[in-house]
Amino acid sequence: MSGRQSGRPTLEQVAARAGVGRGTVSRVINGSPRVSEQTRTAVARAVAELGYVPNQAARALAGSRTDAIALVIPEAEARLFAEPYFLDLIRGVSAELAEADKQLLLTLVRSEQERQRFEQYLAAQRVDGVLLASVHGDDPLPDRIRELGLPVVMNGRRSEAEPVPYVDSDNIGAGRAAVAHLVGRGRSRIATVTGPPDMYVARARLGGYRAGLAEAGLAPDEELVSAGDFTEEGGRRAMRLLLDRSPDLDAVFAASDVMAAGARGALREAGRRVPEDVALVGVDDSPVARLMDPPLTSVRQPIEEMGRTMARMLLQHIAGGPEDAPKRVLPTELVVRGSC
Amino acid sequence: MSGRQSGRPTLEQVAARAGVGRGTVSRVINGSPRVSEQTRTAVARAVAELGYVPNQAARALAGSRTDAIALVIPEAEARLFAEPYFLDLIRGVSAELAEADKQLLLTLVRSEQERQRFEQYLAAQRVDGVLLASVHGDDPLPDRIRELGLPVVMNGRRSEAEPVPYVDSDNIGAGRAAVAHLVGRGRSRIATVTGPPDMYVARARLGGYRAGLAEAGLAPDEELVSAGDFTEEGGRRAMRLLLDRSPDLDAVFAASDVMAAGARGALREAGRRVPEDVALVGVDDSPVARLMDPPLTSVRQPIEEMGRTMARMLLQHIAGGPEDAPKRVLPTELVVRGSC
DNA sequence: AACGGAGATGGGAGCGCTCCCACATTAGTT
DNA sequence: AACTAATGTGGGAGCGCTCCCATCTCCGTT
Repeated sequence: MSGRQSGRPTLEQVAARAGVGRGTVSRVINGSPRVSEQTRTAVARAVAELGYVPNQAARALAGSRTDAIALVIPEAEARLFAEPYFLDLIRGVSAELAEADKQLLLTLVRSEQERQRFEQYLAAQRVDGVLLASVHGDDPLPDRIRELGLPVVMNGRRSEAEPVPYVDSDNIGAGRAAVAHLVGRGRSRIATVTGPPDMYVARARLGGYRAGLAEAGLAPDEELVSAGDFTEEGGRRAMRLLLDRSPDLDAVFAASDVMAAGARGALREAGRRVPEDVALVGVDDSPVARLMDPPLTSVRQPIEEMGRTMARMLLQHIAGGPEDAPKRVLPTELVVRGSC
Repeated sequence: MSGRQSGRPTLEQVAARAGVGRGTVSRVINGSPRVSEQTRTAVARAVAELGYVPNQAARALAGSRTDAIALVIPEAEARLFAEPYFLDLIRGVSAELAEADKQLLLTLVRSEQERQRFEQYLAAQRVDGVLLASVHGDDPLPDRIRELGLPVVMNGRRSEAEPVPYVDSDNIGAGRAAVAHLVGRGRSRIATVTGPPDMYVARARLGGYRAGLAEAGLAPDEELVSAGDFTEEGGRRAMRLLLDRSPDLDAVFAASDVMAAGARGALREAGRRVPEDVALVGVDDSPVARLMDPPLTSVRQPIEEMGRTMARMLLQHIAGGPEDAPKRVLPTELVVRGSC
């Protein structure tokens, strides 16, 4: 059996075969309730016999919806973040979209020029909505998309008071949990390597760290805070600085596993043992954490779940649903390993 | 009743504004040469003034091409492979597609059911071509897609004699380079941890290992070959077996970094030092390699470049171009670090 | 001066759907 | 028995483009 490739069946042909009108077939295809059971089965059989699949372009043109969603990832970030982050996110989004029979359009944006091209795509009405990953504090894209009248959901937020719908993880809780754990292990000179202060996620984790100290009755000490940039090298530098300023520190909360790896290198250079001399906690629970020596205690984010949630929120919004909450913060979880 | 695009301008409106016919505007938009310079600028101005962007659905329907490409990744593999692999691949594909102004449709396939659904999408003529990542030896998808009349390019191949166009890295060369390097360091009892024998990539790397031994005048010894499954735990088990069978081995070529990490663990358990007692080489040059202690010597694959090449080949094929070579094998490169 | 042809241009004819209105039927009501 | 809902159903009217053919110019030729 060879497929008549040029002759893909059309709605019209299905209708003829089933002995009904075009409208009726359309109703069956789209699951309208206003069709008799008998007709429905007749049409279903014709569809099966002809191997009919609705033409997406025609559908989009006539119905003005594409059944596709764009996921935008800034290329610069893709390199920065713990690598598996985006794959996990994609996995979650993809799973949720597949269930809803939607397509995923992935866009890596690597330059201003490409950002503009992307806006053109949006204007060309290729997608029904947009998912935005790791948006910067000054990124105009979310607002631009809204101006185009397209639904958006972001991963993370640009500031405390983010107007655009988002899904974030509990970064404050992450910092608090890390500090609480270190305190529980008897540490009291707890330092932190933060992310770049212009990123909300970095500020939030730092805020959690401070809250954790306060809850434990420990006095905050700005000497124990040093900024990295979410890279390994940045973590190393920040750690050197901390050791220099506060040789008596006995624990470090690094705002990412990758920075923790850098910090671990600096500690080794300085002859400090982990965890005997200095306990270490990271964030992300990435594969890197498991492979470190000793394995790194880390705060896990539910990345895949964030992806799913984002997709779900967006689809709900598109469907004009109740949009029960434009903002969602998912819990994080401490994974204890040998580093403290 | 969501985002009603109020008045997106149409071709017709642009034509009216420029004082020309529909056909002429279409010609300008599509860069046809049969338009006078004067008319061209007039139309270009009208387009700019109205902020016109062609409607993609209408284009696809009328012109029967979508300007979109699907990239298919089997979900099971996504977890298995060194994590950054697929992100790098996506990056390459995305970069190339962006240059050609094509869209990337990403599909993670996680079940038989989803595979079938994907075939439906293809039949719905949503894409102009398909890119297939990490195809199994018995995967029917490549042939099914060809039956649908869609161009395909795969990443890797299912066997030595792969009929479908593909881009692969030089896995045989990878094995040879690793062995040659180890021999150059004075090792002579060189073992290998392979991938699952039913995967071509595993067999190719093993073949390269054997070729490398032969070129160095070393006798092959089946006791020195043990199969893993590309997981860390698999690497650990295979290494234990090797140590058990051949305690005198002085080097190991692991067919992936992740397995090398497992092997490293087994070596540590057995009290063997790396590189003093046993030298270690992996494949992938993943971040894991850099973070290991000591850092792992590894054979780098040009993953992003593979992605670009795949996309380029596919686009060429779609354009009906000269399709200069349906198969492409890109070179690998040894990255020397402390593990040997 | 008449003619052929190349280059530009306009616009009809779809592409395969969804929307929606008109038109049956059939059932329910007085 | 006449009348009003529901409930199903058919098919016209587009959606915004690309294709392609008929036209119209404007030359160079004979």
